[in-house]
This record gives sequence, structure tokens and C-alpha cells, in this order.
Amino acid sequence: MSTPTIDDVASHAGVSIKTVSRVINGEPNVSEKTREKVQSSIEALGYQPNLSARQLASKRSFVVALLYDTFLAASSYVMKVQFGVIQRCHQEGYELLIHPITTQATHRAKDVHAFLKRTRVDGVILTPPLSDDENIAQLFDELNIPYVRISPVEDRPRVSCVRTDDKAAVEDLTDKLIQTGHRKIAFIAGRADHKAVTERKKGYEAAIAQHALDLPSDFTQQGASTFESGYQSAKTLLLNTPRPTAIVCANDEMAAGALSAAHDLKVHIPQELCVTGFDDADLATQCWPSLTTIRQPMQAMGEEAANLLLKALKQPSLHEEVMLKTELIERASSDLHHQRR
Amino acid sequence: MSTPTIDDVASHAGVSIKTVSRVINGEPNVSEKTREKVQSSIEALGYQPNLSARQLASKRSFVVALLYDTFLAASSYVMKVQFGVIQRCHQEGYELLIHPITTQATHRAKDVHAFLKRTRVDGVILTPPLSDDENIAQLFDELNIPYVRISPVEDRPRVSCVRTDDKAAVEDLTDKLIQTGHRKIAFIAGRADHKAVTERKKGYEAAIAQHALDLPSDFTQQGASTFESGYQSAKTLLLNTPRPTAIVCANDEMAAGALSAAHDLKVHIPQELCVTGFDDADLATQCWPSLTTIRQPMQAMGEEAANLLLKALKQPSLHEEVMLKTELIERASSDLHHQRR
DNA sequence: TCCAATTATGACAGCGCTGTCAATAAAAAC
DNA sequence: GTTTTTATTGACAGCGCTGTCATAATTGGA
Repeated sequence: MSTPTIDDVASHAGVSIKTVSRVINGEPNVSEKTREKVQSSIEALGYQPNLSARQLASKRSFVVALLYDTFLAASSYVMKVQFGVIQRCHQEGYELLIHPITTQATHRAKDVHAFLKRTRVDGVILTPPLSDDENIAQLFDELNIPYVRISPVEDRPRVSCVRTDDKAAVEDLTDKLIQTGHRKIAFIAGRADHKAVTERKKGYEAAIAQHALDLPSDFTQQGASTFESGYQSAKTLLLNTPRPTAIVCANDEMAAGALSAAHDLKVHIPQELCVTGFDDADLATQCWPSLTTIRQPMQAMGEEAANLLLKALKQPSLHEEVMLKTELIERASSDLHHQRR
Repeated sequence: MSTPTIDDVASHAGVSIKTVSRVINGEPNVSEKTREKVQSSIEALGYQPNLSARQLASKRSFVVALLYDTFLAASSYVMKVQFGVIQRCHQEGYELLIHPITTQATHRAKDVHAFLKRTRVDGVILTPPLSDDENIAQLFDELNIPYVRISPVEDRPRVSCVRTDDKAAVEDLTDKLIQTGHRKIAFIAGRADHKAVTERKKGYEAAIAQHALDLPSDFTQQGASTFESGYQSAKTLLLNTPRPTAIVCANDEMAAGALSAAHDLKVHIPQELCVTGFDDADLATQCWPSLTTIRQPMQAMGEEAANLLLKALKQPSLHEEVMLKTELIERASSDLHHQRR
């Protein structure tokens, strides 16, 4: 009645526990016949190997962790990445522990250290802005724990990562706005410590420079990646003279804020003002008008990150960088197809 | 250099490993002096007990799991609940495993069963609609695994749960609309299998009945808890004759959909139409105009659920039901303070 | 002061698995 | 057909901890 152990499977199949162990772990040197025999015993008994016992004996835990900063704890970004990670992990029989860590830099490394010691996870996936946290990276290097970084900016040897080309995407978008006839294009930047987000600003600047547009310096507003900061920044921009005809935002939340500011000021979108975001969060389709934005495949990024991590577990020397494609999604908040003026 | 074990602590403190174990677990019958001695050795060495070894030896894993349906995988609801759960678990030294399970009913119980056998989690928290899944509940009962349900509708003896009074909240809101002078009040219902959400419909119906309003049957639209379904349902309602002056939605996403439908039809909010939601998701403040909604304290619900679970782990017979308060948040999408007509 | 009752500590087995290494069976080579 | 090589299997220790039970130290009467 009680949960079957490897011994039960072994005696049911008439082999030693070691052979069962070999089958479970897909080790070589087991004859096809015994493998099948064991497999059917496993199924007959509904056997599930005990994770704790495995990890205690093998130093592998079959558990990986996803770390993120608490300030992102409720964001759909993390949620989607998490889901991608889980999907991939489950495919390979790994479980996922979630560990949000506080933004306070002091305790960070300590906290992560204790977490790693306690749980003995096999590997870790870091989401931004943790991806660029030097202390944490060093910790992993010291403890020799495999990890994968999502959207880091700094390069780091011997560590896999998955990224998108945020700079190019925003540059391309800004360029499109210019092609459409826009000249007064403003930008609302995101949190400075989320480095991937700051790359987006560089994309905007590159396009502006490329076309030698001479814009007042206050056309670039510093936001904080939040709706509220987008709202405030947009309000500032829209009350300015000259008023921009397009606002490129470093993420969708700020873009939604910009939309609200425009509505409040009775500025019509997209006739008088184009607004664009970045991420293609759910929000992008749920605000009005729906947001033109750059789609970042968050779930796929999670999957790919998990994939790289699982690879790295098997082959520790491995180091890959995967660049995932972004996609410009045109929606009602812009008029990229109609020539202006 | 390598990670210290209980043996290291024991010899450092000059006691037996069993005594160290007692200190770690807060067991009685350890003199204050030795307790302190051991404690300082633990700190000196930076010792962290190995979770796997503990669980293997003790049958406790110090890990709990949060289960949810994959269709909610990217929702801010789950994210916030999850965050609350984690916060509370970490306070008590528990880790959290995340396990989304597919909507397909066939594999559900089997999948959960395998998960439980593999991981040996100490307890589980169920989010809706899993909270009302009979098969899963039975499984836990059979395996005798403590669990806590969030927002279940059906009662179940001997199992703790945390709820909000959704029906009363919507009834109260609808009543307020009626007080304000609204007579033509429509409702967009959510997914039928999420039972807590269907309670909201009952609240609407109760208020309508209470005031004996005679409404066409198509004033109640069946949505699917999604933005798109809210959009479609609202469009149907707004093109109807008579047209409602208020639409109560079973969640914020559908309410945001209703807003967009209104914008598309050039219906002014809140002058010509009031829209209300439920949840107070981030979306509620990020759409325009911002949504009047009923705030459900999701993070607190997660915390309380974790709390109840941890209690139940210590005292298996425990069975509590905690009712958390919702709160009506009035924002720009309604005019609850101005008498109409 | 001495003995029972109580409290504090330790020795040791064993949780369920994997790693190591030895033993055996099968295949290949002579 | 024998010997060597290689593929397959098993015995057993031990991962780091907790539970059980025995032993040692302390306390409190009488």
C-alpha cells in the first residue's frame, strides 16, 4: 500500500536495485530485455523515484531554481518566463523552485548562498536585473553552480545566456516612425539598473542620430518602468513645446501610462500622437487603443534558458548564447503605414 | 572548503550530531548553554542543513507546492498569490515548488500523484479552479497530504481554506449602482468552471432581484474571463436596445475589454456607461479610464493560505476557514457618487 | 545523604538511492 | 575450443540527516 521503493521494483522485476537504478537514469549497458522488464515493473507498481534520496546519493537534485528580484514579483514578465522554464524542466523530469530575492543589495549574495546550500539545486536561471549582478555571478562561479542568464548586458565568459536584440529592435521601430514622417519623436526610458532595458534607449538614440534629427534633450524622459512613471513622463512631454508626435516607450507599462496621459489631455491617438511599447505584454492588447509594440518571446526565452541550463548540467564546459527574435507588432496606437503630413 | 555538514558542526561545538540536530529543529531538552554553543558553531561555519537528507530521514521535506491550472499560468492572479505564498513560506524556512497542471482532466490526478510521489512535498496549496476539483481533493485525502484551498466554493470537511465573499461584494457594488440611479445594469460572467467567479454572478442577480428590476435576459452575457470575451460581450450589450448604462464584469480583464468596446463605439465613460471589474489587477489602474473594481487581496490570500498550510502541518487535525475582506475601489470608470438623471 | 524522577546527551540504525568495484555472462578473437 | 575482450549485472558502502533507545548528568525529595 505504501509508496513503492526501488527495492520493490527490483524484486518485482527480479533484478538488483542497481539495475533498476540504471534504467531510471538511462545509463548504458543494460540489455534491452531487462530494461523492458524493469520498465514494466515500474509502471505496474507506479513507482516514482524519491528525489531526496537521489540527490543525497548523487549530488544531483533534479531541481533547478528561478531567481528574480522581488520588485518583479508580480510582473507578467517573470510569470511568462517562469512558465516557459517550467514547461521545459518538466519535460526533462526536473522540478522548479522559485526564489524571489529582495532588491536590497546587502543581503542578496548571502541570501542566495544560504538558499543554494540548503536546497542543493542543480542549477539556476537568473532573470534581469539579477542577470547583471556581479556579486551573484561571482557566488555561482565560486560554488561552481551552473547558471543561465536571461537578457544580460555584460558579457561573461563560460556562462550561457539567452537574449534578444533590444537595441536593434527599437532602432528599427524608431526608424520606421521616421520613415512615416515623424520628426518629433520622444523616448521614455526604463529603470536604469535593468540593463537590457537601457539598451532600448540606445536603439532610439541610434536611429535619431542616424537621421540627424535635432531634438531637445528633454525629449528623452527617464521613467522607472512603471505605468505611473510612463504617465508622468508622457504628461511632461505632451505639455512641452514642441510637442512630440510620437513617444517610444521602453516597455508596455509605460506606454500604457502614456496612453492614459494622452487621453487625459484629449490628445488623439494615433492621429496626433503615436505611442509604442516593448514586450507585448497582455496589457498591450488590453489598453485602448491597442499598443504597437515589440514582441519579446518571454515564454520561449524561459524555455530556451531552461534548455541551456539542462544542457550545461550534462556538459559543464558548455557555453552558448542564444539570440531570440523580437517582432514588431503593429496595432492601433501607431500609424506606421500612412505617410504623415 | 566544501560545504559543512552536521558532523562538522558537531565536532566544532564538541557535541554529538544528534544534539546539533536537536538545536536545528528546535527540539526541547537541550540546555541553554549547549544550544548557544551549537548555534554559534552553526553561524561560524555557515552551516545550512541539507534539505534532502532531512527529508529522507524524517519524512518531512520542508517543501510545499503551489498547484495551478496552466490556463492561469501567466495571470497576475496566480503571480500575486504565489508571491504571498513564498513570502510566508520563506519566513518559516520552507521552500516552494511550482507545479502548473494541464487543464485536460484526464491526466490531472495522475500527474499530481506522480508529482507528490516524486517530490514528497509536505503540503499543497490549490488555486481555483483546482480548489474545486473533486478528483484532486480525493487524491490528497487518500495520500493523507495536507492541503489548503484558495477560494473554493464547495465545502469540504477537514480542509482549511481561504476565501473572499465575492457574492456579497458584487451584490453590494450592484446595489450602489442602483442607488446612484442606474436601472439598466448588465453583467458579463466569467468562466463557468471557476466557481468563485460564478458566485459573483449570483451577487449581481441578488441585487437585481432585491430591487425587482426587470431586465431583459440578454443583459447577462456569458464571458470567458478573458479580455476578448469581455470586448465581445460588451459590444453585444452596447448595440442592444435598450442599452445598459452600467456593465458589471466578473473580472478586470473583461472590464477592460468592455472599456475598449465602449471606446470603439464612442460611448463615453462614465457619462454614458459605467464599467466595473473585479480583482483590482494591475490592469485596473493601467487602462483608461481607470477601473472601479472590487479589490481582492491576492497576495494576502497567498500568505494566509501558506499560513494555514504551515499550521496544518504542525497540527494535522486543524481545519480553519479564513474569510478575507474585499474592498470596493472607486475609480474613473464609474460615477457612484453622482446621482444620475 | 541517598535514591527516584527528570533532563540532557549520545550511539547507532536506516531513510532510498547512486557510485564503486567486483563478478559474471556474452561476444570476439585466436 | 580456448582465451581475451567487452557488455551486463550485482554487492555493498555511504550520502547527511532524524528516530529510537540507551546512558549520563542533574534535580528534588525523603
